[in-house]
Amino acid sequence: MNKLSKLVELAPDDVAMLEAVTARSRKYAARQDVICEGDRPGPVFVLLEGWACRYKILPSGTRQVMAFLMPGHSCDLHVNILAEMDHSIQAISPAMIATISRSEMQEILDDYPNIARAMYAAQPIDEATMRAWIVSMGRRSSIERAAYLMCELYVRARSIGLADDDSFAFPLSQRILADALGMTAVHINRVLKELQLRGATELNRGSPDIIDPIKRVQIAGFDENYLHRRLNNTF
Amino acid sequence: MNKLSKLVELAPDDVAMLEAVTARSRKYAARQDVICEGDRPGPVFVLLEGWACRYKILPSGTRQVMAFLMPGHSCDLHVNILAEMDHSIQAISPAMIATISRSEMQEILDDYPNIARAMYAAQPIDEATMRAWIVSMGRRSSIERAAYLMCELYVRARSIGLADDDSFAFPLSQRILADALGMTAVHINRVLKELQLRGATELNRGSPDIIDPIKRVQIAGFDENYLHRRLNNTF
DNA sequence: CGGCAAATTGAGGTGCCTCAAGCTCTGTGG
DNA sequence: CCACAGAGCTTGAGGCACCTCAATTTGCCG
Repeated sequence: MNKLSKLVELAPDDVAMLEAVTARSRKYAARQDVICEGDRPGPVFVLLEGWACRYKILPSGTRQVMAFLMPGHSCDLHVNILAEMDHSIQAISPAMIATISRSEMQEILDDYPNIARAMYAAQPIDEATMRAWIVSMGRRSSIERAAYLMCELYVRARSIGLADDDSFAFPLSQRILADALGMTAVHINRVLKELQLRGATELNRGSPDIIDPIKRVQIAGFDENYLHRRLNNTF
Repeated sequence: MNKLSKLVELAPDDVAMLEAVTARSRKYAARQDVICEGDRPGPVFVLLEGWACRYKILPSGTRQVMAFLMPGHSCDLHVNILAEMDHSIQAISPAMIATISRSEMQEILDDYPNIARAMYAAQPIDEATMRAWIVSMGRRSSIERAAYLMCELYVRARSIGLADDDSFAFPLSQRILADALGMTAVHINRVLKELQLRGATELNRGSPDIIDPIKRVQIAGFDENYLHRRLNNTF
């Protein structure tokens, strides 16, 4: 949370407030739903630890993941306007999540303009990420798409201190990668093998995985401007 | 604009303000760029008439459309946080677009809370649309995707009074449909033929086209909850 | 050690793409 | 009013990327 809020200068009492709110938090197991499609949106969630994802299951039974959430992300700041959730949110790894009631959140936004600004500042970034995701889904091959997603995740992980220069803990199963990239578990497997062959990534199965420097993965087509802009924390 | 702002009750002086700002506007030809990728974001744009789209061209030369904008939409309320545009915006049909300088916009948002609220209220809807778009791209067949997009556009057109109960002016060429749906112009053509065969849509080429009632297109897989919620203007 | 989820691997099919023509409008200038 | 150009739409044939089905292996956990 503090990490994300580097978007804006925070005063000491802003930080104090954040820490206070954040103290009340709950643990979620990997693969546990935080909120389900159809639920009436309740409080605002803030991810403190672990990864989560937004996903939707179609009538056909297939699943599509539309976003990965990392520590510092808050969910549905204002989704309350919609009558009910049009998708679900699920913890990927064991996660710690703070809960803030809607009224409380409103007070915070009113009384702490810095925090409000930071939260609104986070939004266009999420939107840009979604637009990039759409571009990937529409116009990139499966291998490019996979490499691109890894770059995206690497950059984000790094911006909140979860990644070194040349590797980072990658908690995504092939299954969830496939659901995020719009392909089959079978196929993502072959794609990963190919990426490994080309020396772009190095994944170790099962347990948390390692990915090589972005430079290599770039080969597979990450928008460098976008990347640099974000690594230089214009972000 | 007034149309979109049915999200929130507007007082008479809100409306007056909108009309004043809106008076200064400029005409764009079909296919003309409003702002290009790489540009430094300037003023805020508000679409008054006609359709526009956000798109991005990849190194490979293919294009992906990621959003359609309809009258009432404002572009990049706060993209200014990003250093430069990561995509372009282009008029699809001849369009009328108002321009509001960033400082002016800030004043409006500060002084007219109703308007500010309406603008922020519009955002989660756009986000939901993008999420739905991602789901389509990832997990729907080309024919479902096409039908889904048409439903989406129909609902939106209708919500701003641009569509009847059973038809609406559809200004999208097959080319742009293909770019939006992540497929080939050749293939969208065959898909449209198939939709026609199945009685789901009826398109007349070239000039503005007609689409049959959603009920039929639903056959191809539109989320009914989502639909109803929006038709019953929970939207 | 047994049970389960995830990862792998193979074989066969298909949806969508590519390439390549030909067609149909609309607009423009002679 | 006609010819011509250009953009968009159609149609066909062949190929590849990714899917489906199905089985096996691997690693994790109680």
